Amino acid sequence: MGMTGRRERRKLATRTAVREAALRLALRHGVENVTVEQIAAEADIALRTFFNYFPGKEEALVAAAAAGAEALIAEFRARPATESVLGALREAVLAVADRGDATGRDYVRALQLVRRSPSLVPHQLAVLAAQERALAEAVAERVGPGTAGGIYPALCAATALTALRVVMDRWLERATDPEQPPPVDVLREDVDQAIAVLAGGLDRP
Amino acid sequence: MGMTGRRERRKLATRTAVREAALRLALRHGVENVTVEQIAAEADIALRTFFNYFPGKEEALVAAAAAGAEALIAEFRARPATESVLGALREAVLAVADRGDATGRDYVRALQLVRRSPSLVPHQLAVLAAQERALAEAVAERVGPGTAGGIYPALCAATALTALRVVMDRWLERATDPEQPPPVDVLREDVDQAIAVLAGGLDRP
DNA sequence: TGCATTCATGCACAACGTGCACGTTCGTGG
DNA sequence: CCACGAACGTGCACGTTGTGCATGAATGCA
Repeated sequence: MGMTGRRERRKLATRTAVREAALRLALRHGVENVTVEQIAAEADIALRTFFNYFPGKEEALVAAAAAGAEALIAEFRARPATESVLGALREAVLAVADRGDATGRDYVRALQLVRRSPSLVPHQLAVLAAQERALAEAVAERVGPGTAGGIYPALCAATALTALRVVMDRWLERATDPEQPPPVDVLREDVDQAIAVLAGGLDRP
Repeated sequence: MGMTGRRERRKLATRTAVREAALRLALRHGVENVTVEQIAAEADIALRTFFNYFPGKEEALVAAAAAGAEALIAEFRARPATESVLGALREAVLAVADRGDATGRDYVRALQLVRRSPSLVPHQLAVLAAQERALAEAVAERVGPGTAGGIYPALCAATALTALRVVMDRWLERATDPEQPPPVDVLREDVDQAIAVLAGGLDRP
């Protein structure tokens, strides 16, 4: 399956090269002013080859966000079973946002790019929707098989990721310098506040 | 502003004609096998004119869903202030789904179409994101100005619409006949269950 | 080394989307 | 009533997007 041949490594390298090239060009010139041909040239591949890796420009741009979301779910799965669902989610979020990893940095950069270009919002949300199923599965495993056919896993995964999106959006909105994101402490505060609302009951008289 | 001249009426009529033509053709031949040219022909307008009404094929298709979402928010605003936030939302959902209106029927039809064609998901979610802001504003008005800058209105609107999406998805999944949606009673049951989870607290040990 | 698979690329083509110009229709004030 | 300006529908040209097909090269395997 995940064999580490030369081919697999080259493919993965090309894929990340395309992703980074797209992100770099979009941040410099704006999403609308970048063509697929430019991205292909920056990544040093043929125009036709680009479409072997991504269905379109937007997908390449939100690929970084997708990688971040996958990392988030992996962290969530790794949390001990003693933590509650929302508690584990809290730690997973902060762990991904905190690490100075290249994945984490490009994750935040991609989210900033999406914020500034509304045409990317749909694709960003599509990525989130795709991750909902994976998170729902992880939640079902965590709370036990009793809730397999129930609505809770899907509902919890969907609402939690949505809440996370709202929180991240507010977090990036606070940025004074559009280049640098606000400190992680602010994010922790908002995450805790949102989780408190969800855990305490969403309804209001 | 909303003057009812002949021009305005003709524009609106053409717009709905295009929307219905697109929905009809997509339901019959599949989304991927329908071109903008065919839609324009079905609606009896020039190809160029189509783009004066919609930016693309997908937007025309999800326009029905957008109309349904707007109707939902209008119903929510019309609910008496004595009801709680989630309670008012429950009544609004059932009111829209229940009425045999052409708007309601095309709403459900459009959602079914989106379910079967993943390429529409991003555009459907874009519509949802646009309605989030409107619903957040309505929620802020309902719970009072005290929570204006807080996270609650945005969080509540986003999670509520997401939960509604999950519920509607499960509802349409239950359809034995892919043409006819399940009865509204089943929807009511799922809506109540989802609202109970959100109101009682989302966390689980 | 020989063979099959996979990949990158070029080419052709359909479809998408937009700017521009032109004629027509509608609303409005004289 | 009618003349004028604004909005609209349409055709045309052009750049961009995305895909199917053929081909040669690189790769992994026996």
